[in-house]
Amino acid sequence: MLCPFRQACRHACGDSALPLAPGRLRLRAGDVLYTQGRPALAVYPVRTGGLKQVYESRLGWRQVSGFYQCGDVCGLEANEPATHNASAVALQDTECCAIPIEALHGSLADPGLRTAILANLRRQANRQAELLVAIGSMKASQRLAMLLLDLAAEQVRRGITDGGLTLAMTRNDIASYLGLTLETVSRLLSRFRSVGLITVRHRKLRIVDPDGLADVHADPDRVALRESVE
Amino acid sequence: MLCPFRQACRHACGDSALPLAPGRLRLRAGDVLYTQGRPALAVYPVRTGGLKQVYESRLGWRQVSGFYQCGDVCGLEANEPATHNASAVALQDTECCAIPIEALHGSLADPGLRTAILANLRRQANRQAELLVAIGSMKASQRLAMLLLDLAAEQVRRGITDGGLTLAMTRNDIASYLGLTLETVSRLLSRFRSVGLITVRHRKLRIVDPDGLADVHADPDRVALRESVE
DNA sequence: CGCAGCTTTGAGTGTGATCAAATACGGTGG
DNA sequence: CCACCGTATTTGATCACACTCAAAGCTGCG
Repeated sequence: MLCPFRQACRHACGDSALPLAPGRLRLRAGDVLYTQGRPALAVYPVRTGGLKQVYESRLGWRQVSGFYQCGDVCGLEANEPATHNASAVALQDTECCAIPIEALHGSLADPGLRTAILANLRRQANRQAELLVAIGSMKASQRLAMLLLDLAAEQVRRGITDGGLTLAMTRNDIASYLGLTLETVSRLLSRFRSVGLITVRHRKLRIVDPDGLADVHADPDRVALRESVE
Repeated sequence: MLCPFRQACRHACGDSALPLAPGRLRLRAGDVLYTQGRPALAVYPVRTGGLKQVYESRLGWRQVSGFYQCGDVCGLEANEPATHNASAVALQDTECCAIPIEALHGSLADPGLRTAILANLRRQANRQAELLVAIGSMKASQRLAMLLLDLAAEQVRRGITDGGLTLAMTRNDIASYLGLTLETVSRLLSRFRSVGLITVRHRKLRIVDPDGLADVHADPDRVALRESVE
């Protein structure tokens, strides 16, 4: 059995983001911000765009383990001795800052920055744990509903509340993240649409019925119920 | 659909381990060392026995997210503001130390202790990531083989190399940890035994063919192959 | 315009969940 | 010491969910 995450990572000329350039970094879709196993030299707050975190296991199985958007800080997953234990790959045109870790140690004195960093760390840890439970014991429809609600909550956190969002990632990325196949994700999105929970067209998605999605997240049979009602 | 992890946690008179007793703590099977959501007051290196880490998601789904044995440090999963984001429950009679976090900050000056703590952190983070990939995209037999190899490696790390190990956790705990059902775990153990990879009797387990297990970890079809060969 | 990658949809299959029952074990009290 | 009970484990039969294989459509880019 091959690794189900089939998408090859396009490494842009080594690590395209030369790590120590001060200030902003500009990435294009597919560019690698940093690579698992390499020394961690900086952390990267995201200004615009989006990235995926990709973990590669000892046996070479790759899986998307997180998504980064504006306001998230990439590179915090590194552990001592300072080595990244996941890679970050841009999903679209992306800009981020680079804060060298020496500078980071100083910045942590600033209470505002510190709480921001810690909040990021906690959010990522919680998401990781929730993801584990989701993949470990929830049905496919529940997992997808969870992701959509998470993405929507992110939007709200940064002030956009109209329920419309643009998926930066492919179906394959979503599938890998949720421990599913891309076909299943595609089918479920269609099903959610057909029962009136969302509208989707390619990467444009709108959550029509957040409460309904929350119901599905809590109990996957709700989708079937809605189907018969509709 | 109910939470598939059906086992109730027996809370021993609140948090039975009064957190600030200096030195050793003594727990019996089922006792709760600390509870998710409560303030993190200390970290707990394990001296003898074993514990499980249990995470409860926002919707109340419980899942075993790790196992602690002698040499592991419980409580490091806490994040600022200092709150445990998982619970720890003893699997058997267990002794551990309690290092209050104020004392911890001092101890980190000691290079030996610091590297020990950091090594623990890294090991736990890696295991978490490997587990995510395993649950997300590996077959049941691969996941179980992975766990058995991990447990065996732990034994080796502490000097016992005869391949015999005692499972402190129930089949249900294993199943929850691997994102399976207890029936599947039981069946797989029987299958592994019938093809000569291991011997099992209740909690006593011996790895007969480590290379064979590694093969199964890499490719689940190997079990079937061995079946026909045998 | 043509190609490559992403997405959708369909049909069939298999793994692991579910439901169910029998057995073995460990602790407790008579 | 033995009988008993609750819990853990094993094993069987059946079924559904999600995977696999396959083909066609859509999109964007060169």
